[in-house]
Amino acid sequence: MAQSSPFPMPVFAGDTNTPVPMPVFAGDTTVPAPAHPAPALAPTPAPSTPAPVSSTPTSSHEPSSTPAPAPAAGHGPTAPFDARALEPAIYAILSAPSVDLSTISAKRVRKTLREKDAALDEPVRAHREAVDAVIAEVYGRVSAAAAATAANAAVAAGGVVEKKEEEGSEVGGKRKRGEGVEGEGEFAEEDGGEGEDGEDGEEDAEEEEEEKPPKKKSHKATPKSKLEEADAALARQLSSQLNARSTRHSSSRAGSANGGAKKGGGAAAKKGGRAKKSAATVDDSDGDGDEGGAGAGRKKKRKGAKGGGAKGGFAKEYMLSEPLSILVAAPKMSRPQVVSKLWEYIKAHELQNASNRREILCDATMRAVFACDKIDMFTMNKKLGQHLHEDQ
DNA sequence: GTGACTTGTGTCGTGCGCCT
DNA sequence: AGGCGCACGACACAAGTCAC
Repeated sequence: MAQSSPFPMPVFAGDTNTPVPMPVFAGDTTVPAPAHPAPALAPTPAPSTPAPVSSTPTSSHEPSSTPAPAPAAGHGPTAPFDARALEPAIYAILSAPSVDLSTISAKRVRKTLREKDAALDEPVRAHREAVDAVIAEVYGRVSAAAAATAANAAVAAGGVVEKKEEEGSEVGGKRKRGEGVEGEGEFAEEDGGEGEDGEDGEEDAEEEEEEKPPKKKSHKATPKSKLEEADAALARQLSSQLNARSTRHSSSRAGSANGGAKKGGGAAAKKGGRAKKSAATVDDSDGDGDEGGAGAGRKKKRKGAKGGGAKGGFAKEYMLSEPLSILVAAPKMSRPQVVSKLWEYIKAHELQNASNRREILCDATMRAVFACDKIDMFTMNKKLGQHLHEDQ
């Protein structure tokens, strides 16, 4: 799991004005000083043969820093294709903050290459294997550097991470694994690694755009302490990153190789569940049609699903512990019902503390349940869980 | 009207592998 | 190469109550 930790980016972050030892390509006359802050491990410098870099950026997408390798353009259609010439571009792709080394694939890199420069489309297709080889090589270097950098980053992490925390939580908190995974690199990116030189401006903008829309926080949560939210979000992110990396890898591989169903149910069970969901989704989109706001739509679905009869969430009934069942006079109830009964009991016996009505003074019966003389109403809710057991 | 507190489930988003 | 299916994490929401 060397890749589990991130990119060489942290180097950028603190090192934005470090001269970039990017290879300068012959014929690369217009490309300005390589703006891309090359990480410690710059791509193995210049291919022996001058990189066939197009002197004119092929697209606005093209990061000025990555010497747009355009073999076709540089060498002409007949020139022999030199996959090595793509190294800088590949390096740029692999070391991009938005790239997760643990999940990136050669296929994606090739795709990105072609997207970035249409001129590469043909050569990359035609020389896929050669390109893959170069990708693999570059990947090795990048991931090795990432691993090495990770150590340093971890040390300096304290402050940096905190900063990232803030930014991350601002962006919206969480959602999307992509974001979570990328998160590790984000701070570097935002810190100016790329932002400074303006390269990738368009891409950055796109990323931001992508991040905004999906965000949609619960109205409930908003008012909460933002700090807490941020902390929680970060915690989730971190844990998910860890989980995602480990599970995703093992599962996807196991899935293909062994058909290993991680979730335990087995393929059939999974399929069943999956199909169910798909159907629901389809139904919904078909039925409601509009679906302007995901939130509203979701709510609708929710209700519909619930109406279906399935007892989940709060509607789920639990077996009550003995003392609690005595207290509420029932052996089995849903959580809300228990809460209701509890309050019924509390009021009937006037167990609320007069000076602090949030506090409940336990009588013998309640003491048997909560094991204390007085208890806060919220704590009561917490402890309630200890007395609810799976039905069966 | 809102916050606090609980947990299970449905839905969504994302990415990979397989298949055509 | 592109499309599709699957797996999985994250999120939103559901009921009940009281205090503020």
